[in-house]
Amino acid sequence: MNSVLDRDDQAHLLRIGDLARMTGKSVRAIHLYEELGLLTPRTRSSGGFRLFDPSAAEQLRWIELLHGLGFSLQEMRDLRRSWWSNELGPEAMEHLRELFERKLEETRDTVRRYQQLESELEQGLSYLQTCRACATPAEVAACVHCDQDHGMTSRPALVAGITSAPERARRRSGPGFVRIEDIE
Amino acid sequence: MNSVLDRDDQAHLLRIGDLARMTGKSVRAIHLYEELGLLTPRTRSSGGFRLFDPSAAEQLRWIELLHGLGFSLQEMRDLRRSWWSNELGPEAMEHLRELFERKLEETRDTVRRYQQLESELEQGLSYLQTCRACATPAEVAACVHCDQDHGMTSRPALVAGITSAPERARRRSGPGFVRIEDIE
DNA sequence: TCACACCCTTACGTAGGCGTTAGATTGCAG
DNA sequence: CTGCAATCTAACGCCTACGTAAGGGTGTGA
Repeated sequence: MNSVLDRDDQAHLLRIGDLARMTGKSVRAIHLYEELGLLTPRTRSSGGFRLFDPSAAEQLRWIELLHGLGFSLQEMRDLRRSWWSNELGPEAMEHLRELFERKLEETRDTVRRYQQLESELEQGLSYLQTCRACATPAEVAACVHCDQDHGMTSRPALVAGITSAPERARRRSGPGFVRIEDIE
Repeated sequence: MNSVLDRDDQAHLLRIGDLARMTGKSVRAIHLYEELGLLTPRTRSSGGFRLFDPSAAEQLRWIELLHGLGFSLQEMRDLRRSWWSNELGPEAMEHLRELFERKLEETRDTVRRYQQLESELEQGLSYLQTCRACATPAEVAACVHCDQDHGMTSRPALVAGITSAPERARRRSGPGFVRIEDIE
């Protein structure tokens, strides 16, 4: 029952709670975005209430977008700052272009990394799949201690880390030792 | 059964600093992993120095891998715990399988999201590219306030969010520009 | 005019993953 | 034996993106 401030031009402005409900953000979050300069209320009511114009919702969605894509609020602020800072013309854009290009490379890297992890996971699953088919040897008592290689050359990295023994239950590691001097 | 150390064995064990250098982790990080039960030194020197066997490096790489997958250290610990806790056989594995499958989906999602970012960035760059070709209108003073659409239907989302005005420098609805004096 | 939801500012809390002293040993080369 | 780097434990610091009061005004339908 608020937000109907039909006084002259304030009619179409939103209070922070309205904005919050519209965007699914919390009031606190919006405050924070403002502190960081990502969003500014168009004005305040005489009593000090923030009044936003509706485009603020789009701005919030932009923030959400970038946040979902791994930008920090700081980065967003820097982005905007660099754009608005100096009254440079084409240079501001050049700056932005460079930033975008860096981010693009980073992003491509990230994609590659995640694709690799995808494949790690697939290998892990495929390994565990072979375990399923394994006739559980009662003598060994549990898959957990299974020594079979199930036809795979070795345990995939993901599985190996989990099954590497904790505490002092470590199994004697296979061949060879390494000297400290040999490593570097 | 296994595991009683003779003196010679200690020659092949690593001190924490060696391990750190090998893996690029900090000493502090390794301490932390130990606190969380993700890694255990095989033994200690008589003076209390941690002595790891070289496979610890693999374990550290595993941690790194999962970290990159978005696992928290807690989750890793839980993973290992659930694996070693009950001597359940196939069930432990089933559990793990499910976990991997969930993570796999998540990862594919992540890949998609980043690919979307990639394309957003490309669009942004392409938009800014058109700016480059723009004969800078001297009257407007700066690209920053440029109103041209440069042949694109609209500003890409990334650019739009950045260029939406900060502070009280917002543009009025409709066409028109902002004076530099109005900014700041 | 009152009730009552909203909103204001200020400021401390949280969780994850370490960084960073700090003061006290330990290990090893010389 | 000395010296110096490496380690030890313990504990506080930091950053992010808010959550969550606390204490006190604001807006407005009844």
